[in-house]
Order: sequence, then structure tokens, then C-alpha cells
Amino acid sequence: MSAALAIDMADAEPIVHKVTRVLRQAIVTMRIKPGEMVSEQEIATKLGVSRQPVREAFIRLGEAGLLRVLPQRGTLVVKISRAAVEDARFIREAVECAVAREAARKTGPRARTVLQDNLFRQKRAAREKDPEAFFTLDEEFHRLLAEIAGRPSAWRVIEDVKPQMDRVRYLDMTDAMPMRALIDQHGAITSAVLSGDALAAEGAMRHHLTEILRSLPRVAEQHADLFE
Amino acid sequence: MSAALAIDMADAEPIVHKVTRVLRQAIVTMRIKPGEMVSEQEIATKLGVSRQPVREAFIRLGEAGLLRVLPQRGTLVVKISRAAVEDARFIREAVECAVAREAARKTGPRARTVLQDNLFRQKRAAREKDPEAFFTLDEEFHRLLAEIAGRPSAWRVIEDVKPQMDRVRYLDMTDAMPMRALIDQHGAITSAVLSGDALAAEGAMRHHLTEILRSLPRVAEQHADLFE
DNA sequence: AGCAGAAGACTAGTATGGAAGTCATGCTTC
DNA sequence: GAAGCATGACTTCCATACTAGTCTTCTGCT
Repeated sequence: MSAALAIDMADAEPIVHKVTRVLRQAIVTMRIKPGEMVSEQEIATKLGVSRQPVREAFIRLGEAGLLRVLPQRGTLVVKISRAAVEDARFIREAVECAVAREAARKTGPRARTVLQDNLFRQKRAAREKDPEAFFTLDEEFHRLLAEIAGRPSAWRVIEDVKPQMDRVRYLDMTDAMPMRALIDQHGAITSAVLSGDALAAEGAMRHHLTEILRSLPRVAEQHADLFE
Repeated sequence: MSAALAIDMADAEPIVHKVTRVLRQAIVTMRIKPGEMVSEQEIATKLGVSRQPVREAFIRLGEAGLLRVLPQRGTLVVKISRAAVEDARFIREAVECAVAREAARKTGPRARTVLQDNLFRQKRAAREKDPEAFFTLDEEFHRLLAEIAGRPSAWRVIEDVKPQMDRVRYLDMTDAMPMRALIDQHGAITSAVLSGDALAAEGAMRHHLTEILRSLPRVAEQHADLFE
């Protein structure tokens, strides 16, 4: 691992949370590569903390399926796996289509405000060719839908299975920049939700979540070393 | 917390896993009551291990939503919440209906063997009025479906949201013993899956997962102290 | 040369001590 | 009596030391 990690020790947030956040980000953006070994000691030294909070962050990231802790042997960043990505997609389709239906039923003025605002910022990020910002806004878009649907735990589940897909999308984004298409799909979902058309919302979401299947084979081929 | 906990120190499984399992079981069966405070030291002493593995188990159970760790203040078993139960049910309906469809498409001789064997044992548990055994078999039934559908991560998600519902079902089971009805529903799902009828399988599963909504109000009323 | 085995350099797992924060209790002060 | 503050008994959080397992590497023997 050569990427420089940084951690802000100023405020009162528990160290373990910061460590977790920094590591998750480093993994999803692949500044730590899939398949790479990491050790508690190494990360602790790099971040200037003791092994303990790092170890606890490892547990969390292990639960999330990003790390695999091998007792007495070491810890490694799990490689991207086509099966795991398709599996995560399956979950997201099931959950998010249900969320889309529910959101369409519970739409209102506030939903209009927040979704349109988010879409606006997505377009700006695309104009400025800022994939990182778009990535964040994409995540926010899906979180907002769960919020509108009144299903907080749906977002927790999605957050849980997302990272595997995210690494593929990150590669796809930096390679091909398909932001335009994604924004159109987000727009279609938004229209359907705001017009209260549950069936159309579900359909638009299903189509949106099918997108990754298109890019997956190409990404897997171009970055074979990152896949298992 | 007055319930006696026990832990087997013999084999080589990491202590933290045993602690996690023992605690999860104690929480779901409510030998540790919702709302009750637990402390690392207390559990560690009771189990004859150090605080460290207990602490790590707390982290895992906190991620699963069974415990809430309040920094510097203490840790408590989260109370059952109607909203959380309904939320978990929403997730399960979305995921398990998709699993049922997929399982129906991928059914085969092996599916027949394992499902019918499981059903047989369910009936025996009901005959012998053994709710604990039935509980385990119920869990196995749903896990088998995910396995048949070839969606391992679906089971991980279900496992994650299940515990909240499980406590309600545990109360319902010990109060009312509705095993008969549940077995009929499991039978309907099995028939649909084995005949390859995806639509019927989804329908049967949806109906099955609606069941808990029937008992929830009564359980919440009879055990108001366990709810928030 | 080739193999066996000891030694050492790693790893994560566990135990323990102390730091930092929270809260209830009781004393002090007005 | 009531408000404010010190105190002590908790809690989790973090650092550190030690245990135990794994893997490589080197050494000595056949």
C-alpha cells in the first residue's frame, strides 16, 4: 500500500469512525487495490493511531464485505468479483424498485424540491466533468428516494451492498464518463416519482439498475487484475 | 441482566465469534430484555473472557441494529420498534419475493429433496410443540430458498434485517403457537417453487411475509414494555 | 544438491491498564 | 429550601503488551 492516507484528529468524533471512513473511501476509489494486503499495524502507523481503532474499523469493513480478515495471517482487500457485483445488483433491484414504488406513492412538494435540486447539481457536475462530485450526488439521489419512501433501513441495506458495485462504477466513470446517460435515467425516475406513477417509477429504476450489466464485461476485461 | 450465559472454550474458533453468537441468541430470545443496559465488563466477567472480544462483539451487534453503543455512557439492547419491524418486513418482502421468483426458475431435483426434508422436520417440530426447533427450521427454509436461487448475498441481507422481526415472532410463537399456519404457507411456497411457477412463488412468499403484520399489533400491546 | 527443521519476522487475537467522558449523589453555599 | 459544584462510580475508548498461529528463510545434515 503506497497511497497516502490522512486523518483529522481535531474534533471529538471517535477515531474509529474516522479510520473507517478514510479506509472505505480508499478502498472504493481503489487507492488501495483489490487483492492488496493491509495490516493493522501498517495502517495504524500511517494514520498515527494505535492498532485498536484500526482493528475495529477492519471489523466493520469486513462485515461490509470489503475486507477479508484471515486469522493469524493477514487482511486483504477483497477483489472485485463479477458474481458478487451481480449479486449486489440483484439486491439493489429488489429493494430499490420497491423503494421507487413507495416513493411515488408518498411524493409531495418537498420531494420535488430536493430531487430537482439534486438533479440540477448532477448536471453541473457533469458539465464540469467532476466524476467524484457526481458520484456523491448519485449516492445522495438514491438516499433521497429511500427517505421520500419513508424506508430508512432500505438505505442502510443499499449502503451495505453498494460498495462492490461502486468500484466497478468508479472504473467505468473514469474510463468512459457515462454521466449523461445516468443523469437521463435519474431524470426519468424523478419524473415518474413526482407524477405519482408507481409502476413507471419501478420500471425506470429497474432500467437504471440494469445499466451496470452493460459496462461490467468491458470493465472486467480491461481491469482483469482487479477482478478475481 | 440476570440470565446465565455460557460459552464453550474448547475448540479453536475465535472467542469473539462465540461471544457474538451467544449474545445474539440471548437478545433474540429476549433472555436479555429490550431496553436493558449491558456493559463490556459485565458480559466479559459472566463469560469468563476479557473485555476485548466482548467489545468487538458489541460492534458487530451494533452494526446489526441489535445494540446501541453510546460512547462513554453505556450500551443497551434496542427496544423493539413497530416502525423498525415494518421496515425490516419491507426489505424482506422486496428481497425474498425476488428470491422466490429466481428459485422457481432454478428449481431442480436437489431443491425438491432439501425443501421437502426441511418441511418434514418442521411438521415434526410442530407435532412435538418445540418452538425453538421450529424457529431454527424456519430460518433454514428461507436460507435454502436463497441458496436454490443462487443468491448468497440475499441471505446475508435477510439475516441482517431478520433479528428485529424475530423477536416479535418469538413472542408470538410462545404466546400463540401459530406454527400450523406458517407450515401451510411454507408448503405453498415450496409447491410453487418446485413446479417452477415464479409468479405463484412470489405471491405465496408475499402472503407469508404479510403474516407478521397480523400479529404485530397484538404482540405490541401485550408486551408494551418491550417496545419503544 | 536436496531436504528437514529450527529460527525469526511477520500476522491477527486477546488481555489489561489507564484516559476521557457521563451521570448520580451529596455537600456547600446562599 | 434551592441552586451550584465537587466527587466518585460507573461507562466506553484507546494504547500497549503479550499470545499464538503462519509463512519464509536460512542452516545444517544426509
